[in-house]
Amino acid sequence: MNTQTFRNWQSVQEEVRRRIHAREWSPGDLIPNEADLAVEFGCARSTVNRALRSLADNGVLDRRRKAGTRVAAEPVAKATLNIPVIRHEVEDHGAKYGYLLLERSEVTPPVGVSGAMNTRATDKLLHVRALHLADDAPYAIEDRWINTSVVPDAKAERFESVSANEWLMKHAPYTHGDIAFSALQASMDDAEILGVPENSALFAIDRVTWDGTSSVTKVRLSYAPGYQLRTAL
Amino acid sequence: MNTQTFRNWQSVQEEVRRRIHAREWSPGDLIPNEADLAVEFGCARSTVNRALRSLADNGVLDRRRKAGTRVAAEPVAKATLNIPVIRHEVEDHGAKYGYLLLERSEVTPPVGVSGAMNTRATDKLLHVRALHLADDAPYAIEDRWINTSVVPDAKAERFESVSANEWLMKHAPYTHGDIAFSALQASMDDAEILGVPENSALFAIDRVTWDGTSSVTKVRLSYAPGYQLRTAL
DNA sequence: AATGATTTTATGTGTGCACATAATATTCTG
DNA sequence: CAGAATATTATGTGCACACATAAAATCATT
Repeated sequence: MNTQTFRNWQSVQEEVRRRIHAREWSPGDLIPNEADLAVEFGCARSTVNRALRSLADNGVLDRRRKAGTRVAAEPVAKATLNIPVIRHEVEDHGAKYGYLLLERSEVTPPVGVSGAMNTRATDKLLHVRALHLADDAPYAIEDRWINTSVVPDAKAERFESVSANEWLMKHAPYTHGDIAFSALQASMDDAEILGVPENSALFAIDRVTWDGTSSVTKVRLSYAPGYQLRTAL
Repeated sequence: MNTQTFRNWQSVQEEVRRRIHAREWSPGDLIPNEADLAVEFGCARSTVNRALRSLADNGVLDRRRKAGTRVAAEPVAKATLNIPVIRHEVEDHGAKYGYLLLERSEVTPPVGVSGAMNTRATDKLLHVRALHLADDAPYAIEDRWINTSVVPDAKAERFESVSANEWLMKHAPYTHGDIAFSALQASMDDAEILGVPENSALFAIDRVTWDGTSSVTKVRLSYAPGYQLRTAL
């Protein structure tokens, strides 16, 4: 085993990956500590630290102070999804983007919505429904509730030419959110809008965003059949 | 604006986030360079670098050498999903995990499969279908193809008590993969196995993993209705 | 004015060192 | 011997410095 030197953190990372892949270090195994690896690799401990920290971020290693670093027993597959603005998603596919406002109203929402958004059941919210199109074909339905007490400017926006999807990105900062992916059957209404048979399987994304403790908006995007969300692992 | 000092990179990151959130730095804006920020924050440049690099990783900032650092014009929502082993997913929900092998055979796959896995159309692959259960109720159907020329040991495994899902994690290292999420309608067969009406909307995960240039396995997981994949943003 | 060479500049990274922190291991004490 | 106090140890982080690298800006040349 020649003791070649590794000059940068990427090459150290590569070498560690190689050893794990070659089962020189098996899942669950404790690997040498940073100082020892630094000596072996002929580089500074900080360089090893950078490489190992990055691998830990990717779920390849488990690290704990004092306990040491071990190969993740279960390399939980981590997939990082980019959820783009729909217009860009469509345009990136080389299609012409279209937008159609279906409904805009200020109403008291169903309890499911006020519950998820943690607003008072009697509070009115802005409800916006719209259709996104790709090359004039229905692409996705956006069904959105906006908390106007957090985003008062939304009351003045008609959402006739700009989708709430994009408008909110510019006007409503948020601190965190949660997102869920699921499959659901097209309601009669959805089916008609998308021009598909009732009960077609639709891919749906539900998202709620928050600014501190106040919900900003809740949206469900229901995609026309055939949609796939893909990424590398 | 009092010039308080920020001692660690997390607090620097927080401050930068705060400024972006408060629109002191708007999307698209160029922010001061690392050296200037280091002076302003009263810390070393490396500390600022650490904070900004981390924010860039999270898609909050765009950085380019010489060009400088700017607030991401479009904070593409990045969702990191953990795709766990199904058994753990079930057990984490507090349910009893069950497993049932449906089929195991060595056959020449449909061209769609050999195409996706980049194997010769005439090559036989190991085909394994199984049902995962939660509290004795159908949870997900696993339909898998295994490249036995890459994982020869799989030929000796019956997959009667251990799912391919778990067995492969231990025995088949991979270098990369791709994954796609979609909604699909339950086939007659799927519907029967899951005990749901035909054409029910099923959430599906398709994954192909590779070891270098050879495909290791291709799997489709079709989840019983009601399944949601969720994460924070 | 177009083209190519050169300088400048902001980020990227490596090193050596110090100390902080968390978690384990060991010793002390009743 | 149980439980508390203490030492040890591996990772986590900060700092000052240096040099590398990419890309923009400028300058020189035709």
